[in-house]
Order: sequence, then structure tokens, then C-alpha cells
Amino acid sequence: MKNRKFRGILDIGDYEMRYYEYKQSRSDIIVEPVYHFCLDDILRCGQAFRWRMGEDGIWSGIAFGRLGRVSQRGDRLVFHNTPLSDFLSVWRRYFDLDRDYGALKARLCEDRRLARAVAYTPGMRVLRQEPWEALCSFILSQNNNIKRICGLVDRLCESFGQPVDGGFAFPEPGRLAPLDVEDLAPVRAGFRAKYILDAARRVSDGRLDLDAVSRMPAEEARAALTSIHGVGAKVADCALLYGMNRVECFPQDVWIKRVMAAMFPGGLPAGLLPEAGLAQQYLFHYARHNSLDPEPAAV
DNA sequence: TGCCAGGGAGTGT
DNA sequence: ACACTCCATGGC
Repeated sequence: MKNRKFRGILDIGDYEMRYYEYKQSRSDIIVEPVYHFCLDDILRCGQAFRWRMGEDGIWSGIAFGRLGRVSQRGDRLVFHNTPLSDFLSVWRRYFDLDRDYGALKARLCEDRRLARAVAYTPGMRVLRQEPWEALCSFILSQNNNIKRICGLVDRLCESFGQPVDGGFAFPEPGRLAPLDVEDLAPVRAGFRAKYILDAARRVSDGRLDLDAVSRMPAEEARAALTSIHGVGAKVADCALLYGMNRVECFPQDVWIKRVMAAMFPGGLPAGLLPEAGLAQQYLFHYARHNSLDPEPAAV
């Protein structure tokens, strides 16, 4: 059968009509071409904490209980040793391959300031992670740097996650709910341990239904999440944006506050608010790696 | 309203 | 060596 090559959705970038395609090659899935996609930026920028770059140049990580091994060369993305069913049911969605980033970037770049941020990391994307993992990870992220967050998440998964091929899945709420703060000592999460437990208990006993939250109006969803002890507006917005694909949610951390004060004293352009979370991803990375002089040198 | 703990690693001086 | 910071929050 000749059904080994499929056409992906329409992708408009650089004012050209383009498609991405995927095909099986031995045990790999090759996605080519992918535009507006930089695997290193996406996996290093601090939105996901379970990906590691191997000696072989291949990124490895676990999401939805599956081991992912991914590499990129130019416009070619390779999912190594990956069944087609995993690509279709997990990775295609996880890496948001079906979002038209070309059109998104065109909208963002109508604003001169955002154009500068987008140009800095043109391949940035917002991943579509699991709701519970995102919530939990961003609770752990409080007042921490990315390296340490990765360590905390690693130890949480190794200690309590289900063993899967290649490592450990992220522990389910029901696995964490009956634990005490002392049980979480190996994670070395400090004051965050009690926050994780409150979240796990609320989710596992049904007081908080993340699936329902993901469909609520933003304000209601935020209120539901902040009912968790230790979850404020910032973490709630992270869970919504990274774990529930609510791209209108705009997590404001210290860097975003800085870049907003320096570049957007009047707020984001109103027309971009429905996609503020995606804009945030470019701005966050830009803010962290550039000085934020009010009037940068003309380009 | 402002301020600070809490754990621990990274980064700058 | 030592200070400061880190994708914050709750409690005072």
C-alpha cells in the first residue's frame, strides 16, 4: 500500500503556501518540511522540564507516558524509533504541528515591538502538555530556575511515576494524594511539597476537574485553579496555557513584567489578546536574552 | 499595603 | 567567600 506518506494541514509562512508532510522511514517518523519550528528553543525555554539533549544530539523526553526521541536538522524533524500511531496520537499534537504559526507570526509582527521578539526566536512554539503535569510542574517552578525545576520534576517522576519504556511517567494525582509532606522529602521541593499535595488531593477526589477547567471561561478557570493552596495567578495561567492550550492566558512572571514595562507600557495590542499567551512565549525568551532599553538601537 | 520565609543551585562580584 | 537571583505564594 502507498499510504505511507500523508499530507499535513496547510501551513502558510513567509507569504507562501506550504505543507508539512510526514512519512515512515524504517522505525522513524520524518516530518518535513516544518517551518516556524526550532526544537532547541522550544525544549530549552522553560515551558517543559522533562527533555534532555543526549550525546547523540537527540532530545529525549516522556510525555503522555511515551518516550519521545526527537531531532531536527533544518526543516526536517525526526521522531526516532517512533510508531506512526504515537506520532499521530501524541507528538503531532504535543508539538502543536497543526497550528498555523506562519499566520500567527504575521499577526504578531504587525506590531513592531513584537516583530523584534518574534525575529529573535522565530521557531518558538507553545507545547500542548498534559494538564496535570503542567499544573504540577509550574507549582514546582515557583521561585526556581529551570535547572532546579528539571531536577525536582525528575525526582518526582523517579520516586512516584509509573515505570514506562525509557523512564517514568509523570505521577498521577491519585498516586500523590495519599502521601504526606515527609513522603515527598526525596523530591526536595521544600515549601512547594504541600502545594503539590493539595493539588493532587483536589484533582483526585474530584473537587477540581481539570478537564472541566480546560473548557471554562478564562476567569472561571483561573479561579478554579487558584483554589489550590499555593497556586496564584501566575501558576494558574501557566497551567492553562501550557497544559490546556488556552492561548489567551498570559502568565506574568518577573521577566514578562520587565518586558511589558519596558516595551508595552500600555499593554499588548488589543487585537492580539486572544493569542496573548503565544505572544508571551516570544517575549519571555526575548526578555531573558536581551537588554530591555526603552529605545533599542535602530536595526 | 509591604515584607518575608522556604530549599537549593546558578551566576556574578 | 559571599550576595543575589530564580517563570510566586501565603501569611502576617
